[in-house]
Formats: sequence, structure tokens, C-alpha cells
Amino acid sequence: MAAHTHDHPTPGAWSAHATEALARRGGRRSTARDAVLGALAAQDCCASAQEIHDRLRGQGNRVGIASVYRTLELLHEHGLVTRVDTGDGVARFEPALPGGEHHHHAVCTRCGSVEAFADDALEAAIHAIGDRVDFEVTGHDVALRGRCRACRAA
Amino acid sequence: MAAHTHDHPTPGAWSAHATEALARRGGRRSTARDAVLGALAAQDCCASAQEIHDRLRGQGNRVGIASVYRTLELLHEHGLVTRVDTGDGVARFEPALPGGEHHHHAVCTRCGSVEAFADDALEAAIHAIGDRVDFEVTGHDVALRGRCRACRAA
DNA sequence: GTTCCTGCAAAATTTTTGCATCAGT
DNA sequence: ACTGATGCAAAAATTTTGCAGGAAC
Repeated sequence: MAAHTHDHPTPGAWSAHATEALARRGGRRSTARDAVLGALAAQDCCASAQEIHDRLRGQGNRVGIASVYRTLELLHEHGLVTRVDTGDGVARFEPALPGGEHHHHAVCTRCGSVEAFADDALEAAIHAIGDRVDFEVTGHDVALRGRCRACRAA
Repeated sequence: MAAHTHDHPTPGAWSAHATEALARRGGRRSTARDAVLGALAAQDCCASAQEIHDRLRGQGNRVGIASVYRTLELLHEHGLVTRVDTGDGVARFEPALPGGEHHHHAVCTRCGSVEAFADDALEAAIHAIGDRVDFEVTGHDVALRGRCRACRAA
């Protein structure tokens, strides 16, 4: 996507932030949870619970799928991950940065690939809506549908 | 939502448009399909396959859930319905108007209710992105998350 | 030593598919 | 009649839950 070189500004920073937020919440630290945090921090865009599980298993980690779901739920409750629906019926997740920096997704309707993009004018427009409507807006998602470069060529 | 009185401009018109589009495509007309079209045309916002099925059954219609899914899939392939993910893991659908008129959704994270809204500035911002990125944008969805009026009061 | 968290397996949901039958053309 | 579409039921896929054992504090 030419528009913008997207990346999680500081992958390691999210991991530290999330770990600290969980510590502040109380409860215990565990191998499974750390593994899921690590997998999330390492991914460039959103990933499903299955994908995270497979990746961890591939690395020899014996984490159970239930722990992946439970960790994602916990992180989501604390606003540490963002849930992304790409339209194929499986929930995907990605780190939510503390600064509120975020991006949105362009989903290819042909191959299902997902690209990230960010746009300040879009953010401004959404922010303006928040002042206008009778709804307390705490977050938002935008998904573009269409054809990625590769599928347009094919 | 104070912002805007949302409604499907012409509920009956969509039904006619969809029926005609399906006729043009070929294939047969059937009771089940007509029933699903009717249910879609009648709803004020998005509804899940289960909800549509329950509504039809409640009206004494013997339509099977598989036919509801199959009809929704068919309509989606032809761009006649829009799929809406409210974040609870069930797919919802609503009529897609031929004129391209459309709205977006504000989902309450407490009670799960969904409200529709429209915003020209938002549409303009999204349209501008289409000219900027290396992705052929054919559609888009926006979901606001937050608290509805009732849940803010509670 | 608590008790929070885990992994496994079973259950619950949502969606898809196989198939014999029904119905539109 | 031909064959698309249906309804049911079984299967598949995704997510949640119960539980006994293990690990953090």
C-alpha cells in the first residue's frame, strides 16, 4: 500500500505495556500468557486464535487453544488488543497501542489478504461524528473491501 | 441517534430491485427465497440468519435455516446485501441499496444494540483514501464502538 | 498451602454440506 | 421431464466451558 508505511511503532513496547497492565490488574504470570503476548507482539497485522495457536505449537510450545482464547479475551477486556473482523467469520486480533495510534484494514475480497493503512482525515471525520451523535464513542473500526494489487493483476 | 433519522429510503424498492437482479441472473423463483427477501426488506437494521429464520418461522413459514444461509450467500455474491460484523461473532445482513446509499453502525459494547448512522464527511474521507492507496476499493464498513444512550444512563 | 491458570476434552454455537424430495419452467 | 431449490439432518468449523492437575505467589 503506497499510502503509508505502516508498522507497529514499537513492537517491544506493546509487550512491555501489556505485561505491566496485566501485572497492575493482579493475578499471576504464566508461560502460556507470555507466549500469546509474544506471538501478538511479533505479528505484523491481525491474526486469528488458530493462527496464533499454530504458530506457538510450531515453535514447540505446548499451549492449549483454550488458553489462547482466554488470553485474548483478557487482553480485549483491558483494551490491549483490537478485534478485527475481516468478513470471513473468524475473529482476528492485533496489539492495541497505548498512545491510541492505530490503523485500519483493506481486505481483498478475492484472496482474503489483509493490508493495513492509516489516514488522518479519516480519523478526523470519525472524531467529528463522536461530537455529533448521541452515542459515547470509545473506539471504531474501518474496513475497506476490494482488490489488492496482486489480484488486480491476475 | 439524534444525528440523523436513518431509514432505508424505499424498503419496497429494494425488494423489487433484488428480485429483478435474481431474475436476470437466471434460475428459479421460490417461496423460501421470496420469504427471505421479504424479511430483509422489512427489517430496520441488520439481522442475523438465525433472527431472520426465527422471524419467518414465527410467521408460520416452514423455511429451513439452510435456505436462509443459501439465500443470504446468493444475495451477498450479487452485492444485494451488506454483511455487518458487530463483534459478537455472528454475521448480520441488511439490504444494500442500488444507489449506493448506505449507512454505518454504532455498536454498544455493553448491551450489544446496534444503531445506524450516516455521515457525508466520513464518506468523503473514505472516498479520498480510495484515490490514494494501491488498492481498488469497492466497498467499506465503519463500526463505532461505545455506549448507547440507555447504557450511559444505567 | 492457596488459588489462579493451564491443557485437555466435551459442549455449545454458528455455518456448511449431502441428499432425497419438491416445485418452477 | 428436467433440474434448480428446498428442508432436514449430519458435518464442519469456531469458540466456550468443566475439570483435574500444575504452577505462581
